Amino acid sequence: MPELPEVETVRANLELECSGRVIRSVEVIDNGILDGCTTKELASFCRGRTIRGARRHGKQMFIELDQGGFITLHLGMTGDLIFYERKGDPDRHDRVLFNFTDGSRMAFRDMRKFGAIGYVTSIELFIRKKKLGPDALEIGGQEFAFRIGKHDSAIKTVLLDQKVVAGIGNLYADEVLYQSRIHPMRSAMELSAKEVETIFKNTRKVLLASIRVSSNFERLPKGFMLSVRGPGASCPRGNGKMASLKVNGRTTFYCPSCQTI
DNA sequence: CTAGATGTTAAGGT
DNA sequence: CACCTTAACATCTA
Repeated sequence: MPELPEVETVRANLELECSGRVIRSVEVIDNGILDGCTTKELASFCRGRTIRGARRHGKQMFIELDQGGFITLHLGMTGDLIFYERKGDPDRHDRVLFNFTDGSRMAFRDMRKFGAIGYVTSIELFIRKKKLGPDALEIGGQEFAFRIGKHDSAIKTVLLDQKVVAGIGNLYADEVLYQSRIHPMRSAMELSAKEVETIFKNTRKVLLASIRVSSNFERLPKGFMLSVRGPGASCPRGNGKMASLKVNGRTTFYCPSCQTI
């Protein structure tokens, strides 16, 4: 589920479904995903409070409650929010349930349990504590170039570093570099100003395009590689077979013909 | 049975 | 200090 566009879709949906609902109780089925608080603390923080909306910073989500305060939510690799109009048996992978006073509820579902839920009183404090960089869609071109250019490692590694820019994950890093025709192993520091600007523009283009289609890769514009990304894929520009390698320990797909060193 | 999967973080080495 | 690789987390699927 989770890179910036997916989180944005979950956020928007949460806002639609839950704004105005009042939390009656919180059930923590698996406390392994709690981040910095106990079940009791989370439950008493949430009890009786109304959901006002939801915000996002990179892949991190914040559910805004009335009277200040936020539930923090990270989807990890497989996290998602599920809405139940009526109570029923939770799914096997539902880890936390938020029960609302009107009888509906929301589940945090996370098969692999890499997600995290907690609460804070200040988003800024949370971001500082986690050392997250600016959100990939909020940051400006100047700041982007400044931050990227400080690192002497592979451009893909730098794009994936949430402390540099927050929100780009493995799949979108590949797409951004493919759109930019830049090899993932190029040194970030040695890229020209023009190349960095291209990456900046394509970061926006790719993330916004994916948000527009709710991360349904099949519906992405022609020329995107995400819908075919995988072993044996062909370059959407018709330049032959895509190749793969490991960067930063992550599988990386690129077109050796479009993206030269 | 094995390898790998959209994320984050710690640990050890250069 | 900056960077790299590896492992770990937990679970499912190809």
